[in-house]
Amino acid sequence: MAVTIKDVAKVANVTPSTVSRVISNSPRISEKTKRKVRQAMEELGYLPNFKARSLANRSTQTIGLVMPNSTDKVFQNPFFPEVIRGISKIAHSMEYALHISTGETEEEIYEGLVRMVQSGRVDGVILLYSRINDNVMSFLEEKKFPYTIIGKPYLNSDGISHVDNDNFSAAKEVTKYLLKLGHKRIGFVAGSLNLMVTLERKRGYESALLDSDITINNDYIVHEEFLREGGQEAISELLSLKEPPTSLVVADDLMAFGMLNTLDEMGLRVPDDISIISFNNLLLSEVSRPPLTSVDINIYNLGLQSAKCLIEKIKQPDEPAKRIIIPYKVIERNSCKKLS
Amino acid sequence: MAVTIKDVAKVANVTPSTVSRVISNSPRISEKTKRKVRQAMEELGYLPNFKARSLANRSTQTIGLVMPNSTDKVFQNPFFPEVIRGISKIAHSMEYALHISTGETEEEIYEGLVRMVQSGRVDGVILLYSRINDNVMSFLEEKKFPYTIIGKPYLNSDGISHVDNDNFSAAKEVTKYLLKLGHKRIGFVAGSLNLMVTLERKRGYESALLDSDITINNDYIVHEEFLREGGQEAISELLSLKEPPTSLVVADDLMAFGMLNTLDEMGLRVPDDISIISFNNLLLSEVSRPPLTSVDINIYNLGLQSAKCLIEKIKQPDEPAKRIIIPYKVIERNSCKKLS
DNA sequence: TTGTATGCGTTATCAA
DNA sequence: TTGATAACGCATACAA
Repeated sequence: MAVTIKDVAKVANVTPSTVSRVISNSPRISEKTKRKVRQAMEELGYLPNFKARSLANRSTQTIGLVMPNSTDKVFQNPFFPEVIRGISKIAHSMEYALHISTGETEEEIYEGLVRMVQSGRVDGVILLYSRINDNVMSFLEEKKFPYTIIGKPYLNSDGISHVDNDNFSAAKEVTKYLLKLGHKRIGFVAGSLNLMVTLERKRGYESALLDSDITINNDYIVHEEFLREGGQEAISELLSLKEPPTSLVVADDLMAFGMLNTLDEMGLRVPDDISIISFNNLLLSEVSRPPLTSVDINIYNLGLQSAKCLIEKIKQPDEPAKRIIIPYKVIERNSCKKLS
Repeated sequence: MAVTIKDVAKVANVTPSTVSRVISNSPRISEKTKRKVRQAMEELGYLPNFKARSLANRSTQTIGLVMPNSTDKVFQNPFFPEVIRGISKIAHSMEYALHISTGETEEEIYEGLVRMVQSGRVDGVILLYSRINDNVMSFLEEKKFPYTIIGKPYLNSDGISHVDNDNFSAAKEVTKYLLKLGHKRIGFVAGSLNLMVTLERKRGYESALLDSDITINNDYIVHEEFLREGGQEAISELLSLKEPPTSLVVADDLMAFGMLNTLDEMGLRVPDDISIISFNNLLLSEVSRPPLTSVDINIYNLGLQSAKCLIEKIKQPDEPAKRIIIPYKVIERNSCKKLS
């Protein structure tokens, strides 16, 4: 059996309660006993038992992470390691641990979350995605359980603490960028329409076009998941139009990357035949051919802030919801070209 | 306060102990009371309190995951999401939760692990990497704490439960494959020499050469991390030799992918000017230009088996250590060419 | 088949 | 400034 608070008490010649007070560094204990007790702890290699502690404490010092469907392609996106890196940085410094929950279906994810919350495994939760009609969110909301969301909440975005980029503006900006380069036929390629990111970026794209009095052509908008087979068709279809787009706004580097391949197979060169601009600025966008012009959304910081925000929420549940917008930055590389 | 076992007991008109027995589905409780109790649980939406349960139980039903240095480039490798997907599949089905621990330095990782183990947060641990002289492993070993390792242990590999590929043979096989295509000047590109994977693959590479009476040329072996700036030089150096290699064994798709870019910049075409074969068979290798011939190491299964193995270990600590070798498979694509 | 009593390792309340 | 004692919510040995 591991060493307990009683053992320490015995060695230090005090009662367990005193040891407990030393652990929490209570000010009403003499420096002398503190030293004595600490030495005993050192000597025995004592570490407080987490289970007992959180039982008495009603706090677990752990944060739950809800990931999207693990069989989904987005799961493979380096976005997640990076955002977790940010979260973990803060968590670590605030002595919180990380508890991860995922599943193969939305049902599984939901049940996983419920168990994790109901059984008191975590003090708060970070949703690593935002989608519409998410029952995970409804549950948290109803339970009034502390949580933060990375992305823009579908509803009631003022009442829910979240960390996000201004994806609308970002998409609008890059679309304008293409317009300025002389492109008029601009396509939009993205993933699931259930995700708020997709919706926001699409809105931005459309808004830029409207501002330039260009009518939105639904043939130019593609929503396939197409890193694999399926999507290639959607893309080749897009490019086989009588008037194919001369440039594309792609909602993710990973997708953009898949496109490069598809385009290559079709004999189209980037940026000579077609320009591409994308999002996230993953390592990938740097080492691809050509290097991609991409919007850096500062993923690491997204994670950092979401953790900070959640921990504050846990400690002060009654504070009003916070919205934190992480600035983005367009990184110009060589995937866009002026239309002559 | 949430609903407890007492509430259920009251509603069902039994004592808490009876409820407890129903929870663990004890055979010595009548079907009738079981029904009665279960209905009460249902009614109240009761879920056992995790902290109390694991305190009384001395088990947490959670698995600790130790990741490598989060600032390291390998962290970005899609290997991790995929292996976690496998782990999580089993964990979920066996009612285990996942606890993740990482850090920015080896020191942090070590301390994180110690706390997680000592404070009793987890029942067992999976190391998601294997490197030489790992104090994390020494600690686990000394504590006789249940753990499994993904990769080959540096020492005492018979005494430590692990799940691995036969990386030696795999590397040997692909090197032979290149030899058979007529290549004699074959380079080897890999990451850190602290990682067992790297060492094993290198051994395989060398063994194949020796079998063909080709002397090992250290100029042909590169160990840089070179997805970013630094490494490109190492590569161009390699290719600027008087007698540059005509083909490369690259220890990871991500690296191979970075190479494609570097090579392109140098005006070298794959596979016409130089052949490349790599490992892991990530999505990436499929959508790169050209698609990469790569060794599928079945990452998902690696995760699956490691979790299975650990849970068995947790339940039967005295069983001898297991070694599980996951078969690999060479996936031929278009990055290798016969030397004419 | 069920109930009673006790313990799991802490923290917190109340005394001293 | 410290000690005794009762929670925290559940599991289990022992009784009945």
